[in-house]
Amino acid sequence: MEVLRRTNEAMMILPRPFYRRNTVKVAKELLGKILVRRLGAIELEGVIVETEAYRGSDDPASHAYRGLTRRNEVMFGEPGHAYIYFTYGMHYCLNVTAERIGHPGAVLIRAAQPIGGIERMKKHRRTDRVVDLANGPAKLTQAFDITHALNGHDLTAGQKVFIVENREPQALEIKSTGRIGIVFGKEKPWRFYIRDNPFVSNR
DNA sequence: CTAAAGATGTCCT
DNA sequence: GGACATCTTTAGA
Repeated sequence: MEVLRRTNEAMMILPRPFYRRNTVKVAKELLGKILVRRLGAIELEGVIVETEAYRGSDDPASHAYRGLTRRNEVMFGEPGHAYIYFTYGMHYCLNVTAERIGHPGAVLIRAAQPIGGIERMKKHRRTDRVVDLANGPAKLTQAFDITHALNGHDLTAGQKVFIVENREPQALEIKSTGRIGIVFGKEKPWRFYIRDNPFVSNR
């Protein structure tokens, strides 16, 4: 039973070529996919409902704008890995890398609709309100227990964190706006979210 | 070496 | 709508 489940899952894990494309396209197409965090025997799952694309020297809002540093090196590496950074002295944010090796790109996962392991997420977040579990980039990492320890993790390996196709794909109405919480590059419409979805961040 | 800002969340008024 | 928590990274002296 368990073996079968994992086999099916393995076939649905988003493959490397999905990520080896234009970051903006990857950001858009990640909407509706399912983020999975395996914690021992249990799995936390959520439908990705909000993302933002960050690129390189053409994107002043990106950590990679001024080139390679120790913090952003994952953004320059193989697509399909987790880029996790620590900010404001207390929060982690999860990105997935895109583009070819040597070309920086990352998609910030800003919000998810919890569909599995919800009781565990409530403990992590210290709230019972499901809409507040992962409706923001740092809330999401808290709900899914994602920290700096997972920086660089291969998201195509089906281990601690990965992303799978939606078993029940639906036609999504996608909206785009400027990105949130940045100073430069506000004019680029690189934030994407599912229209009318109540699990999108409020700001 | 020092300083300032930061891809945020929470609590307060 | 605004203060503030809290600390790493980066830029600049």
